[in-house]
Amino acid sequence: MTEATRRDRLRADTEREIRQQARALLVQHGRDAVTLRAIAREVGITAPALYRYYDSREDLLRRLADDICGDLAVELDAQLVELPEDDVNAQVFAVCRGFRRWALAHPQEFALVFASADGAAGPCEAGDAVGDQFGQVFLEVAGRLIASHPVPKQIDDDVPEELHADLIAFQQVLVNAVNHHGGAVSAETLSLGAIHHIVQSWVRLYGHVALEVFGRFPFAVSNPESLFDSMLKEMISEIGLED
Amino acid sequence: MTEATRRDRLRADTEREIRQQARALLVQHGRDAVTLRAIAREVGITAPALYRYYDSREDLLRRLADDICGDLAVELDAQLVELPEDDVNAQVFAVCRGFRRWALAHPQEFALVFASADGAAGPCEAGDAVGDQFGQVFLEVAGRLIASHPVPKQIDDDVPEELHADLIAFQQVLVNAVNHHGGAVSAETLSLGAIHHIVQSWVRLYGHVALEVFGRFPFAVSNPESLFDSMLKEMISEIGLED
DNA sequence: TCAACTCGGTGAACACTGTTCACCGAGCGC
DNA sequence: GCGCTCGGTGAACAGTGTTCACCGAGTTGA
Repeated sequence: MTEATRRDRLRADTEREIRQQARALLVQHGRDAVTLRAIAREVGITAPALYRYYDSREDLLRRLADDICGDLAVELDAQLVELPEDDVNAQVFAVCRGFRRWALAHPQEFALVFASADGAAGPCEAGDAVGDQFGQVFLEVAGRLIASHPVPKQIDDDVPEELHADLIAFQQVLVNAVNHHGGAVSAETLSLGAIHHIVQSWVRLYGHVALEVFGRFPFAVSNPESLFDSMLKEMISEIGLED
Repeated sequence: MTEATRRDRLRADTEREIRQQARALLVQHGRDAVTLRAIAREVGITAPALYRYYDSREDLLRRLADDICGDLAVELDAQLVELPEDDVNAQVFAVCRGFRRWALAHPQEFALVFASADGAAGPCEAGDAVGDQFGQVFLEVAGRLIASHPVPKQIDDDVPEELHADLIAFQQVLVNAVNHHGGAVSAETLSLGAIHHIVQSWVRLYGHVALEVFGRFPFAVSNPESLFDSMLKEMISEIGLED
């Protein structure tokens, strides 16, 4: 089965350990501490050897960010499968709360993935700019939410013309995300107004989490969880989900 | 008048030029390019001399961030004074649009000030965590908005009990900010529900701007300005400002 | 006025960084 | 078994933040 040669296995092992140690350094001492020599020291090799695996430190950090996205997706997915399939409300809460909890527990990783200006997988790669795997989980829940809870057509009127093209593109992304995970939604069930609401929800979710992680609220928030939950409640009720 | 000794003036000049050159390096080549030797080279001195002005590179960057906040505040203020005093709606638009425009034009500075995980002036310094001066402008407009447009008491009910203490504290900050700039508001006119809305607005404003600067929208936004404006419109109408 | 002192600036040094290079030797395909 | 691939090495280079002893101009007090 493992048709890989011995050398291939060793290489895979080493690569895994490199990322693992790099991750540990990031978590414990921040981005600047993720230094080639430090990684090499932990792995038990020398710094130049790392260039057999990555083009540069920047390349290593980029792939590390992908790993982090993947793990976040796995974590959120794990919380998701324990919930009743049809309780979309609970699913939304779980993903949003899980995202916040993860960000607060891993601020360095959050900063690397969601607040790096280098535009690694930036706006150029249109599809799912935030790193494949995490995007999938998030999009899937969002898509399922709307599919299972068709919103009144009326709110489509609020969506300005100039956004229609973009939102239709995003609509397709959502449909693909849901279908990819076994669901079955057609584009028609996802009204433009609803999609607009999803985007707005991402703005608010991200905004709150980033502000909390970076400590940039305009006053001392002694109870951020309440603030977050009240925002979530408002978000969800705006979409018209509370039944 | 200038009671300062000759040496003091020279020192002030040098310090100004240090920050100026550091700023130029940040803008043109990013945070990592703001290196002590590079700054020193531009200024015409040697790197160790910088330690006569700053404790460390980190200290320099922190004060640079303060400068940036100040300049942003000045810029927003300049746009503000050209507007009719009583047109709060236009003022809100101006500040929000100005903030976005500034962030897009100065992504490196935005990242340094609003997305650094080091928590420089972080949650510890309660009052105005985001750097004195910019906070002032933002808070002032926000406070004036609410003061001039008292919102119905009813929405207070939506604010969960656990947040009351925090919001009351923020209420005081807002009142101070407005009064500091010549306005006159009492705490009573600023209902808790309204304050909650202000916080939510900051979450959305920051969320959109950061997502756009960092390219972390879940799809390619070809017309981000429209998206931003539609969010602004929704935000403002929620507060009940559109007359 | 002159000595004493403060303080901005210097060059050398230290330990570190990312990165490149020639080289070596084990694993591999033929 | 020959030759090649490829992971790993140590040395080297330019550059980093930071510390240190030192110097000399500016300031201050007697």
